[in-house]
Amino acid sequence: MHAYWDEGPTNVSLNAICQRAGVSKPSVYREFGNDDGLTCAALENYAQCVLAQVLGIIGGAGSFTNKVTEIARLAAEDVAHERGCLFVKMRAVKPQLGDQTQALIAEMESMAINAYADLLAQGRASGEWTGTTPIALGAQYLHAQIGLALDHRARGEDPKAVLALALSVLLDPKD
Amino acid sequence: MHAYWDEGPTNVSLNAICQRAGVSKPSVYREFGNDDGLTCAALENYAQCVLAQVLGIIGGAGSFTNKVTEIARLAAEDVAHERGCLFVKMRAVKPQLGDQTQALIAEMESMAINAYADLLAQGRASGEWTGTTPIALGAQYLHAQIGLALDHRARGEDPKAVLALALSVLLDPKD
DNA sequence: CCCTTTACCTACCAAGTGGTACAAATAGAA
DNA sequence: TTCTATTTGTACCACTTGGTAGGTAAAGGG
Repeated sequence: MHAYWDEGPTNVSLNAICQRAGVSKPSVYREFGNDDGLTCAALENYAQCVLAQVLGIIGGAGSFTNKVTEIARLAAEDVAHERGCLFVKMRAVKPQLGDQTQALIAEMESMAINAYADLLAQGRASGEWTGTTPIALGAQYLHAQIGLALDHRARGEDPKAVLALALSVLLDPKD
Repeated sequence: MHAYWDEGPTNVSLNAICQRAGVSKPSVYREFGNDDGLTCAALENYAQCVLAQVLGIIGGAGSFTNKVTEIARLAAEDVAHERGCLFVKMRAVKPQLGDQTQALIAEMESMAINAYADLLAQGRASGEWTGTTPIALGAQYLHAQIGLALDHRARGEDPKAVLALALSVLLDPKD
């Protein structure tokens, strides 16, 4: 996972991973089947380690605005995403990856969109979110902007100001 | 250029390009020096073919709102970017590319940011743009959102609604 | 103690990578 | 026509890729 995360999913060879992990190549094949299985397992592990945080925030306690702010902080400032987000990086090179991994990416994507839709639905139900944007579009928008921020961080930029501006369209409705 | 554009900059080998172009490998090396030189030349050609359009819109006649809308339309709907933007694709895999190409990407990036800053300065000067966002941030924001839309198109999605929502924060100031 | 089963790794494979030495073809001039 | 200068392509190089065959070590049961 760290190899894929640091170097980028397509910049890491199986040979390099074996060397880095101090494991022989046949061992990797026994455990994961092939290249695709290993990548898939790394992404699954990432999901459990990191993406679960986002779902935790959405499902947990706190006001709508706090939740959105907290997710934005996580993406734009938290040290865990200093080198970007493995999911975003994998999605960026999706066509180059194996079938299993592509399917997992698609699944994670719809999970994320659903989570964001939940968040917006919560906000609208509680009256905290007074925006008139359709929930489906808002969820797509949130997902895109968070991904954009993570992309910027992976490139070494600071996405804070741009993300804040992007989210203001949801948080500070003009009408 | 088309090979890089269609397949993705890192999915194309020199051998494949030679075959596609009906040219021998030594000819390519004689003309472009190496891999890096070829990639660089392709990106330069792309800039002249396609990115010049954006500069043309900004430098040309028309109202501020029209220019922004036209650029958004170019990115989100124009058939020229049906498979995304070669510049955006190259930037996404920048660390994998050669030194020349990386330098060219950086140069093009700052040119784009400057162009967007010009556009915003025009709008503010003419009174058409009443937003209070600092011009530097606004330019960064525009660049990011246009890039995001092109990324979405490369993935086969329709970025129109998200882009419109993102740009509304610039075009429809709430105060 | 031996024997079987399981886990493991060295050493290899074919295919493809960027890159080049050198011969063959071509063009131009006499 | 013949000789030269230039262009172009065949055939190779070393290296890396994902993937595997087959031998080796270790563990468990009788």
